[in-house]
Amino acid sequence: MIRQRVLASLNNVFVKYLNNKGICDSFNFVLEVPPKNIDADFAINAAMLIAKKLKTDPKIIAKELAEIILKETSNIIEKAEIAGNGFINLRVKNEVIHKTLEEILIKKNKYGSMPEKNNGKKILMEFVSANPTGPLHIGHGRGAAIGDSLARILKYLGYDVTKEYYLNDVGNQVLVLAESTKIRYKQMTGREIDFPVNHYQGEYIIDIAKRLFSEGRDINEIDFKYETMKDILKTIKDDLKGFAVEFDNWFSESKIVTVEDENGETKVDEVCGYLLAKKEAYIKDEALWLSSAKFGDAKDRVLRRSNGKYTYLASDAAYHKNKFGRGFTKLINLWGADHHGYVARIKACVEMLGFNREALDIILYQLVSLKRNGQSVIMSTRSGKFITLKEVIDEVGKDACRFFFLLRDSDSSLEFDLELAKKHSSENPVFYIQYVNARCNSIIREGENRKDIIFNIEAIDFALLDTKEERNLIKKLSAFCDTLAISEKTMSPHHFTTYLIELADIYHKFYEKCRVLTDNKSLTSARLKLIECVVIIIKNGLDLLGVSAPDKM
RNA sequence: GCGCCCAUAGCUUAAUUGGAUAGAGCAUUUGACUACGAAUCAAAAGGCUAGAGGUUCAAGUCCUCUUGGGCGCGCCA
Repeated sequence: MIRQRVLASLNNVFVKYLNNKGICDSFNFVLEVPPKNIDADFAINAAMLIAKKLKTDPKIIAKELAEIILKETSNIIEKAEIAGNGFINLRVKNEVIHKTLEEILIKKNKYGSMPEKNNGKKILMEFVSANPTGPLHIGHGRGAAIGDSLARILKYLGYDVTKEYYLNDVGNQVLVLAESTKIRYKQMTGREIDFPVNHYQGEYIIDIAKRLFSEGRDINEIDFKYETMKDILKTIKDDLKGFAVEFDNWFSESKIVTVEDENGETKVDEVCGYLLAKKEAYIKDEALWLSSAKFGDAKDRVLRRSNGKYTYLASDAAYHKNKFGRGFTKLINLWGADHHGYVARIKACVEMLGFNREALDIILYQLVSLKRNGQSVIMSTRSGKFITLKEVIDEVGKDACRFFFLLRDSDSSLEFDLELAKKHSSENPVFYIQYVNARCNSIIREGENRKDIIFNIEAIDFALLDTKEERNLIKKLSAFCDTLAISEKTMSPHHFTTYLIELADIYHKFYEKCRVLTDNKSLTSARLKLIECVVIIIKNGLDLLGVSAPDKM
């Protein structure tokens, strides 16, 4: 938490300085990492920001600030130098750097977590929510990886996160699905029936029909909808489990659409009635329209068709009302970018139902395209031509697969080249990181054979860790907290993949330069503690990504 | 036609959300295993951040336009 500590102390200094100048504005000072050739830990841009406000020369401000910083924060900062352009380069005292190690050793797998900061604020994270009409494909895999990792990060930061899968188990698609199984079943009994092109062509439908056929029940007694959904749901749950993703809650759309209360009303009836009564919806051409255009949508939308049937939007409105009704103060929806046109209307719904639209956060991730033998594969559930998540996991492994999905910012589209993923499986960055963990543990095992090692943290002389490599490594360990902060701010877990790769890189540099097990008892003990910290941070980081960290490889 | 997203080294990409000389990995070239794991390290080479304007002390990042790509525009879900 080096950065946080420095920033907090500097803030006090700057506020005091500004008050003396008669300014009460607050500034967002940025602690930058200086360029490589400058021997400093941080660079701060305060002088430029203040100079702009005062309309004076930043160098004069910088000079004054540097003097005050040295005087007021001498317990933390030992050097404050002015760069030509107005940056102030800061060097942090070694004691502050070394303090990080004690914090990590004490807090272990809770290092950087701040339960008091967010105080159990209730978040509902809805993701994957793939239609239960077939197995998950790799696009769902990306959503699953991002959603699950983000949930882990937010939990780490003290939020009370519930992971939910919204199950679209009503509507025409489910009927077609049941019909698909039934036709396959009939074909199995030897009847000559053509399989309709608009039905689900996938192999998995045949498997379900096979199972039903082998049970030898009468065709009229079989509930094809129930049986098909049961098998597909099991497949989905198993696939997710193999991907280290487990949901807290599976929310069925039928609860909203078909379950009636004592007055014979469903939740959708209720919500639409409410909107109509509040004049947020109106009847036109016998259909019920939502006045969503007034709330940021491109146009008004139909909630109930003239044939009396509700649209998907109506049930989704009811679903979101239900979410808020369960006490969640923040809703996060993770959608594939092909649903982006839907964002404005659901936000409008939320606002019209009397909730804060900012409380609904919709994260879009760009689609995954697939390449096989240099050619793009077009995916469609109904045609049955898609690469399933399970296939990819079986090919490249769970850890590499999750890491791969999390390498990129969700705003960028991801091309998944199967050959490349397979070919590079042994060179994948995830192995590079796991290797650090294995190496460290190997040294720790070796160290356990020695009788002279100091274990008590208070008795360790961390000041002995004074090489450039050690200092850089400790600073990087501390940056775990910065990575948490930026991940929370941007609602994106991909910063951790980058962070861990950089950490592994810095560790290897340390490893080459500094031997851990030496004749020097004090130094050996201190360095053993240092790599113990590396193990803790690597494990914490990989755990947030849902990637395992084996002690031996 | 309208809307959303993207464009960074040969390839895959990062950049603490507006900060200093844009970082990595793969591939290429060169060097390093008789001490803790060579799945590693050291070094070289590779960039007008698609293009043109603008805002700013400061732009890969913000604004406008252009080009190229992905996606979406139903009383479907």
